[in-house]
Amino acid sequence: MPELPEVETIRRNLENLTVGSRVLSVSEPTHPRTLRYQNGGIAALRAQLVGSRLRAVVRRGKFLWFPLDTVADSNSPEGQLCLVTHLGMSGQLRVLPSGMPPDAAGLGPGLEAETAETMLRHERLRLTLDNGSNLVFCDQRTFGHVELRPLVPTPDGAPGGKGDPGGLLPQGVEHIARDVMDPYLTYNAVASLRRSGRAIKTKLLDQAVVSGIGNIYADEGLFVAGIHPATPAGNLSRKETQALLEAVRGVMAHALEFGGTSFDRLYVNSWGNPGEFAKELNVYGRGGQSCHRCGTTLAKMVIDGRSSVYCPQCQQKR
DNA sequence: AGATACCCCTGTTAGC
DNA sequence: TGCTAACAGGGGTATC
Repeated sequence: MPELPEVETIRRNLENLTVGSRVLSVSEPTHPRTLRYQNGGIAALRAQLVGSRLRAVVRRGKFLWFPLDTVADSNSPEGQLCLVTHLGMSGQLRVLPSGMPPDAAGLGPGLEAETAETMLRHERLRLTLDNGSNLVFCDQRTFGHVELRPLVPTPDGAPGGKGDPGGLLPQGVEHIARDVMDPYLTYNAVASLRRSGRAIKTKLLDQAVVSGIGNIYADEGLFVAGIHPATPAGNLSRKETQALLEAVRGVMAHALEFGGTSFDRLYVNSWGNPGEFAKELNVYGRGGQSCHRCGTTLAKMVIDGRSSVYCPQCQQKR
C-alpha cells in the first residue's frame, strides 16, 4: 500500500524513465473506475494527452502528477494541463520496454512469472511513449485513478510538491496539505493537530492536516515518538507534536533508503521490484509479537476503523 | 467548519 | 474441506 516513501520511490523512477518523452498513444482502459474522475472519459483523455510531452513528475503526499506541455485552453495562461494519478492502495506505475510482454521485460529478480501474470491481469491503462517504453498503470483493487486536470497556482507561491519547478498544483488537489518531507510545511499542521480532540492516530491520517501518512507510517511514527495512538491530539504539547512529526519524517527517510515497504506485494517500484523496509518495521503488522525495544507483547486496537498496533509499555496514553 | 458514517473493490485470511 | 464473513486500505461524498 503506497504511502509517501513508496510514491516518492516511484516518482524518482519515473523522473529518470519518462520525463521529456511524448505520449504516442493511450490504450483502452480495462476498468471503468480508473478514469472515474476524468471528464469526458477516455476520448477526452486521448484528445489532450496524445502528442503531449511529460515535463516533470511531481508528488505531494501520495498524489503524483505529470505537468504537460499542453494547455487546456489557449486563452488561459493558467490552463496548463497535467496528468494526475493516485495509486490508492494497490496502484502501480510500471515502465516496460515497448512491445515486450512483462515476463520478458527485465523485471526485478524477486519477480516470478506468477507475479508478472498478476500484473497483466490488473493492467488498467497503458501510455506508449516516444522513448520506446510504455508507462503502465496497474491496479488490483481499483482505488487508484488517473485523470487530466488544469494546474492552478499554489496560494503561497511555493512549489506544489516535490519535483515541481513552479508554484503549481492540480485543480482538485488544493485540499491536500503539504507533506512531512516538504520544506514548506508550516506550523499550521502542528496548530491544527493541537486544536483537535480526536485520536492523534486519526489526525495523522488526515491528508488535509499533513499529507503522505498512511496506516504503516502512522503506527511507526507513534512508536518512535512513544505516543499511544488513542491519545487525544490536543493533549500533546507543541513540543511533543513537533517531535511526533519529526519521528514520522525520520521513519519515512529511513524507509526511502530501502525503497519503501512491500508488506503484501501490492507495492513495487517502476521496475517491478518490492521495497525492503518491511523487515525494519517496529509495530505495523506485528500485533502479538514482542516489542523490539522492551520485549512487551505488542497490542492491537481499532481506532476510527483503522487497525493500530502499539507497545503498551513504550507508548503510554497521555 | 469539523466530525462522522459510509461507500468504492478484490484478494487473502480467519472462522465456522 | 468448503463455505462465508471479515479484513485491508485512501479518499471522496453526503449529512449533521
